[in-house]
Amino acid sequence: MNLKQEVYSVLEQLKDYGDLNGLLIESIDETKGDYCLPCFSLAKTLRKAPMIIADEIAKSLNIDNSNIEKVESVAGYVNFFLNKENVSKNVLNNFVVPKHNSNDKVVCIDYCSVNLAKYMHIGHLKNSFLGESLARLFEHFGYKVVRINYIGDYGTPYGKIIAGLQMWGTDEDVKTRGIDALQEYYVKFCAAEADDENLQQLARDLSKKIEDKDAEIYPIYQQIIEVARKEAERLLDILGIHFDSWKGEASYAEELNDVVKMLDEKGLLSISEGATIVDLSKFDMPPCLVKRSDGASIYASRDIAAAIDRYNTYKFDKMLYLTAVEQKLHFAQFFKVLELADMPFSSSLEHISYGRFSLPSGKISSRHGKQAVLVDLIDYVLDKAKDVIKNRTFSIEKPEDVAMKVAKGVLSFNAINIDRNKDAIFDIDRAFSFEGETAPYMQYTYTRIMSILRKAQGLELDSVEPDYSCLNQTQAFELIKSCCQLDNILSLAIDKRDPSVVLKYCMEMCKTLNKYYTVCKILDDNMAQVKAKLQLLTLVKDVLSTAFNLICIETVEEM
RNA sequence: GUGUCAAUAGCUCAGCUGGAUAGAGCAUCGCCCUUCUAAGGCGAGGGCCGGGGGUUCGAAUCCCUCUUGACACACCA
Repeated sequence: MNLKQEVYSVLEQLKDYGDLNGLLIESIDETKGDYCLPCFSLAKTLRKAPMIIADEIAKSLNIDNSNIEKVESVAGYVNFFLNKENVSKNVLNNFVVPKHNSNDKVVCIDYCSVNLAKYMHIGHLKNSFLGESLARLFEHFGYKVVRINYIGDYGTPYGKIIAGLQMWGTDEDVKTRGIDALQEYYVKFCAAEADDENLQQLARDLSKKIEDKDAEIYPIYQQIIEVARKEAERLLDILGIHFDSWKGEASYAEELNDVVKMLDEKGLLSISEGATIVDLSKFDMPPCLVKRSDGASIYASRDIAAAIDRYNTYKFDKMLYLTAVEQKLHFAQFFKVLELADMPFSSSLEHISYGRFSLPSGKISSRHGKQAVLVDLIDYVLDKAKDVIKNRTFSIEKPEDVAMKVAKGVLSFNAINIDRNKDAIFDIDRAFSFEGETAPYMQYTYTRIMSILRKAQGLELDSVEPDYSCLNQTQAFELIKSCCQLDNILSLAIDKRDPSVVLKYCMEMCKTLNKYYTVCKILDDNMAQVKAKLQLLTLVKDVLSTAFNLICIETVEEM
């Protein structure tokens, strides 16, 4: 039920005021009604004072809609008051959480982009949850979503790891310590090569051997990739994120010549400073490099190859790339190149960028040194959740389960929480707090609903006629209105490509609920009212569980 | 230097497709568990919404300009 539309429907009878559509806004507080129409912009065309216009509108309106109780004119505003009881009754009997039918459109989302040569870190946390949440939002609206983890499995880092492995490591060590062993070789080698040209050359030679699929080196590379990928999959599995494709950069190595050839045939290429480029000066952009001066490939050509491949494979209607903001120009460039090459899908490509996390210096201690490594973040927050649960005053059936769900919620919350575009400070103490506006707060609110619903199970309410008048109470009606907003909020989130919209919506609802409990007892002696209140809680529960899921926060029955 | 994004309470952030008195959480101080989960609720203090212009009946919100910061600007991705 669209409540704003109800008010519009009443306004439609006004013919002399022009199009009032779009002027209607939500009232600032309940004393000013639920919606209001500011009349100031009408003053000029009507040559009348806003107050007079508001008076006239309020008087002339014939309210023939049972959802609207009254209309008032105050200081140039026409305030509309909903009939709370009727609206509550309508909403609770008719509103269902919307499920959209399949729309036969395919959206590819390229996110996470784990670099297998490095530990996953705080940046991946943001990327992965933002991407996953967007994926779920698109699915909610009926799209077929293809989740793509375009892994970094190409380039000199692997030469360095192999060099390190050969110098200091053993196969046995890799087998037992896995990713930790590989990272150790990498870090140690990077330090060693800093002022050693021989070692730098060694790393280059080894990467070349990987590219040439050298009989001795290539299997080692494959083994390294296997180990690193398993670890990435393990961590993403913990977070509840699963990909349809793990096709990485390396898999496009052979198609690069075709890409360059295609661009050449379209007459787009030129040579500059020895490198092969597409000149984009007409579009106020620096040139897009498709081949280095030494003839080697570069990321732009790999991205072009990948885009073409994905279109051929999935016939996508949209292809979204999620990366940190510093790659903005790169995406603008290769999108433009694909447009100039007349690729039919070029206008379906979209880069979604996000601001970076910065760390308060020295705050994050880690067994991996001074970076916010994902494994450590997961361990840390999980331990903390277990600790809090241990100290609860009542017993919880599956404490491990709950701790895990709380931990995941905290991680997702921190990834999605802040406006996508903003740089944000990741302070572990603040981020992993379980009090105030946090994911545990939201989950806690949900458990309180469940607790009440469980308690209400024994009540005989089947023959009871619900009394909706008790929902006139401020917070109760606020909840009714919020539930109606769900689809608008989800649409806004998907339009802005920003799940934080959903998160804020959930938070507001949770705050209202927590207030509601303290001012109004749900299970009292008036069964007619209890029935109405339980209907409200059930609806809120459904709305929250839908919205939570879309922002990767799991619901819990008790905590 | 050019471009992009940002600047709101002590801290971290909402609000930004213009509307009635600028919000929240944290921190500080003071209350509330014999009452459906205190991971909760209530209250207090705390603001030239970076500066300056402009548009408008009305600007934190739109435009211009300056300052500060982050990022990008050819062989890393």
